[in-house]
Amino acid sequence: MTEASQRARNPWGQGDRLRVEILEAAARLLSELGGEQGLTIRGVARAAGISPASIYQHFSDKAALVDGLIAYDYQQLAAAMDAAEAQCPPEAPLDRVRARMKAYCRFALDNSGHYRLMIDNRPAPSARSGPLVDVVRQVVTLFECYERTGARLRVSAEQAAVIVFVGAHGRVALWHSRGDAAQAEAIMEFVDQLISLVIE
Amino acid sequence: MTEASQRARNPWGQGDRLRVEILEAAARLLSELGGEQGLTIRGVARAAGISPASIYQHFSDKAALVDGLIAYDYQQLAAAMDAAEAQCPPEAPLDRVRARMKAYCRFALDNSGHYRLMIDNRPAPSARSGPLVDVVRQVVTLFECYERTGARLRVSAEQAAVIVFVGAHGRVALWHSRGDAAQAEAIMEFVDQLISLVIE
DNA sequence: TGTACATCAGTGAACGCGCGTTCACTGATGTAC
DNA sequence: TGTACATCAGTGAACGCGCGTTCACTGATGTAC
Repeated sequence: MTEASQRARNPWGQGDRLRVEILEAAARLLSELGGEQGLTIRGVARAAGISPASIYQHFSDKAALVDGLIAYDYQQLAAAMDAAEAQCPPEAPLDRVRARMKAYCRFALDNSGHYRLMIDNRPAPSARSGPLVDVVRQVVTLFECYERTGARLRVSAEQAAVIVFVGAHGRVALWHSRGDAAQAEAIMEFVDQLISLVIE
Repeated sequence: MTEASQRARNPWGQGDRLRVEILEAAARLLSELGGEQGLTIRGVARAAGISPASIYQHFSDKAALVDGLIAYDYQQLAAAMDAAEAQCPPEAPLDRVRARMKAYCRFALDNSGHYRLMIDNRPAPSARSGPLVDVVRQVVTLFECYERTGARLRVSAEQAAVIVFVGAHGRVALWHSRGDAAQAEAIMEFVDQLISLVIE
C-alpha cells in the first residue's frame, strides 16, 4: 500500500505522458481488483502516485477515464487476435478462425476485469458497428474464405461466426473457474468443438 | 419520486411480511435501473417506503440483502423454466429442451437487471453445484432421455447441454439490443439452431 | 377486571467514510524584447 | 546579457453528497398476575 514515494514530474512539453501513465495505473488497478466497482478517480490517482486533481487535465470526468480505458483495452484485444491469426498460413482459414477465437478466450481469461468492463460497457448491444461487431465480421470473412476453398458449412458463414463467437463468449463468461489451467485447456477444446459443429 | 405517503405497519406477529416487501421493492428497483450500481440500502428503503434502519431487522447487512434478492430471482427463473417444460409431453425430450432454454432466454431478456446480478454474483464459477449447474444438469438429463428414444447426438449429452446452454447465454448476453421484439424472435431461432447443430 | 411489563414493528438522527469535482495555487521551464 | 512574462505540470484543500450502519427511541399490542 506504500505508494511510489516521490514521482518526478514530466519534463516541459511532455505532459501527455501522464495520460498513458494514468491509463496504465487504471489497468493495473482493474486487473488487481477484477471489477469496476473499485475503479475510482481517487484510486487511480493513488495507483499512479499523483493527486486526484491531476486526472482532470487529461480526462474531463470519470466517464471519460473509463471510456479511455475501454478503448485502450480493445486495442490490446484486437492486437492479440491479429497476432494469433498471423501465425497461421493464409490458405488455412479454419486454423485462422481457431487461432483468433482462442486468442479471444485467452484474453478474457487473463484479463477478466478488463473483459467484464468491455462487455458491460459496450456502446449499444448488437449495433451495426462497434468493436465486437468488427471481431465477428473478421470471423465471417474467414468462414467465407473457407467456403471458397470448396469446403462446406452446415449454416451460413455469418451464422457460423455468430455461433462460434457467442459460444466462446458464453463458455468463458459462464463456465470456468478463475485461474484454473486445466479449465483453460478445456475452453480451448470447446472452441475446437464449436468450430467442428458448424462445418460439415 | 413521491413515495407512498404513509405506510401502515404490519400487525403484531407478522413482521416477517416486511422481508418480502423489501425484496419486492429491491426487485422493482433493480428492474428499473437495470444494474447493481444503484441498488443501495437507502434506495431500497425509499422504494419500500420504510426507513433504512428497518432493513436491518431482516437482513444483517447489504450483502445479505443482495444474496436474498439473488436467491429470490433464482426461484423465479427455475419456476419459469419448469412451467415452460411442463407444457410439453414427456415423450418429446427435445421439445422440452427447447421450451426450457427459450424460457431461460426470455427471463434474461425480460429481467436483464436481475439476470446480470445473478450471473455476476454466482458463487464460484463452474463449481460442482450451484443454481446454474442445476439448470445445465436438467438439460443433460433431457438429452440422455432423447438418446434413449434411439435418436443420436453428434456429441455427448453433457457436451450438448453445455453447448446449448452456454450458446444461449452468450447470445443473450452479447448479441441483442434491449427491448427489440424482432431480436427476441431471432434469439429463439438461434436456440433452435443450436439444438439442431448438436443432433444428427 | 385492572395494571404492570414484555414484546413487537418500525423510526430519527447521527456517525464516519470515500467519492467526484473545483479552484486558487506553486514552482519550474520556456520565450520576447 | 538580463528580465519580465507566459506557459507548463501538477497540487492541497475544500465542497457537498450519498452511502452503510448504529443506537437509543416510540408507540402499539400482547401477556402475567
